[in-house]
Amino acid sequence: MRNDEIASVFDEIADMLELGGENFFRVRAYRNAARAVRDYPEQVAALSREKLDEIPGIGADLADKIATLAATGDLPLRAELKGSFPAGLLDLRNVGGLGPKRIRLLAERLHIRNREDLRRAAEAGQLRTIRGFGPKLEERIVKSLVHTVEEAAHRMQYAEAALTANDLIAHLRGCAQVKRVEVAGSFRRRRDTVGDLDVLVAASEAEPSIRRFLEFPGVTNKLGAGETKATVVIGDKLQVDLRVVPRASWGAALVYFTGSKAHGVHIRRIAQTHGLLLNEYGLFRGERAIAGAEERDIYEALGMDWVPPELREDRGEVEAALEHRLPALLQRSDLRGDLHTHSTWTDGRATIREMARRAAASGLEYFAITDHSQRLTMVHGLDSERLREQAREIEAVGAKVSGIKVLRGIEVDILEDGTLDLPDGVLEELDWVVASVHSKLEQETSAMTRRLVRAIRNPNVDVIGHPSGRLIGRREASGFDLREVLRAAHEEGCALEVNAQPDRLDLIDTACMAAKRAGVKVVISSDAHHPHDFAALEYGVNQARRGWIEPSDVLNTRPLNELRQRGSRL
DNA sequence: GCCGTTTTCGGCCCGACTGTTTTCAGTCG
Repeated sequence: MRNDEIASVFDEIADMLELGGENFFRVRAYRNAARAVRDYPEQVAALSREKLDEIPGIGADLADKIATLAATGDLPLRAELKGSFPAGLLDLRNVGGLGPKRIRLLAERLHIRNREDLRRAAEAGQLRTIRGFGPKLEERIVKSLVHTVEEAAHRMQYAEAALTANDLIAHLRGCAQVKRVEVAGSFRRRRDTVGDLDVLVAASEAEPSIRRFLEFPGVTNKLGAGETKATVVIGDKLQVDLRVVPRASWGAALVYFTGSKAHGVHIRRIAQTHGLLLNEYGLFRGERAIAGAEERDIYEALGMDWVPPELREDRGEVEAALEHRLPALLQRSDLRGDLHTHSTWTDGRATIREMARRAAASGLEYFAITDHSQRLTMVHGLDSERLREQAREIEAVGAKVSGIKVLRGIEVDILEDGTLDLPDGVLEELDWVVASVHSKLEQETSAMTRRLVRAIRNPNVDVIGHPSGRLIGRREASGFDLREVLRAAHEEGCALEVNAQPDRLDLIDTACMAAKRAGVKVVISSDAHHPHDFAALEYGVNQARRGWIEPSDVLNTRPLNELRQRGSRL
């Protein structure tokens, strides 16, 4: 069983326990465990008992349950809970305004078992007969029932959200009372997708900033506005929350609203051990604020180094910050080259020359043209002959465009059995070989693992492109045994790509962590199909930073002569 | 159900807002 499957079981149990009115802390233990398993860089099903014990949040009982899940694929507890109430009841958690307590009331008093029952009862005005339910809540529930299905599922890609975020920041800066603005939340942590935007403003007066916020041209729906906060919808689906805080609370509020929730919980617990209280207004000893205006002061007062937002997922960064051993994370400016790009020779939309010019203008020292191989007939993939023709053009461009070295590369298809789409003799002539899976992505885990490992074992392969093949919101990652792939990659000195396209971001953050731990290098690549795609490198850097990647973990931070020294054909 | 520099019991992060109540429970982030 994969980590995400085990995590889902724990989450499901947490939901059901909660609905059953179980001790809140027991519920929370399951949720914590779900998160710990989901984030864990190796498959927990394969871990020994000792290793399982080392995972924070997994104790003796949950270690047992993981073992049972690994062995049988299910848990007696889950089956038992499932039998104890109607299936449709759990789904009501997704209805706004309804939590476990209210759902239980609805089930007990009105015998509501699913959305349909709820809708009927709400429309008949029955809900308000329950003490604690009133007309407003009833109305909210009816409204939410119509919308929740799409709403709950949809997260927006980071790059898309960034467009709105930047416009909004600029707009808010146009208000004289606004001293500082930042988009906090998962956006600031640079997650691959964001559910909503949490905008934080420090202002001398709240009212004008809120008014300014409500006047943002993209606002399509105003969901609420109070004295210090407001919520709107921008465009057709992006919810944006604004919080206005006094300047003296800026740092505390930024920590608080940047999250993650788990990170916040962890550092508030640390504050507690020092006899301090940490909330969004500051860090307090009794009544007295000892920090709050800047994030750094708060972390420092807790004996920690300032934690870059990308790391704030409670994946060990709190401990590392306490021990002053946080990584010096990769930055965009560390990248000297881009080793995965396309041109009009296949499905790129610009010539090699146009790509070279933009690469140079993007501050790169070198880049590789890696067009597709023959198998991808629909994009006119290159066979040996056209590849050699292309070499002549690359040479000609290299002579004409200054300030950039153009490398000859290929993105060669990894065929179903793990062999490559071009003969070794042809690949040997190239400077750089990306090998990628583009077909049969739904292979079984074991077959996909063998396929990738075989490609990695080919000495001509420098890097595996977009290893999981996931497309955010459209295609699941293909299953393979990451540990086995990393072991092979380590043995062969083969790198794994962090594809920077905003809908790929593949490897994901936790896989980056695992690669680093396994001693496998990564390559941050734009996979540019157009000159403006070089800008995407930033997104790849974000994802790598979330995976604790430092410049030395990345091949394309190296100058070209050092890259040549690693024994490749460069 | 987890966990321990107050360590094997007794805690477990924090506050705003809403809607509903006359003092607070539930939800939400």
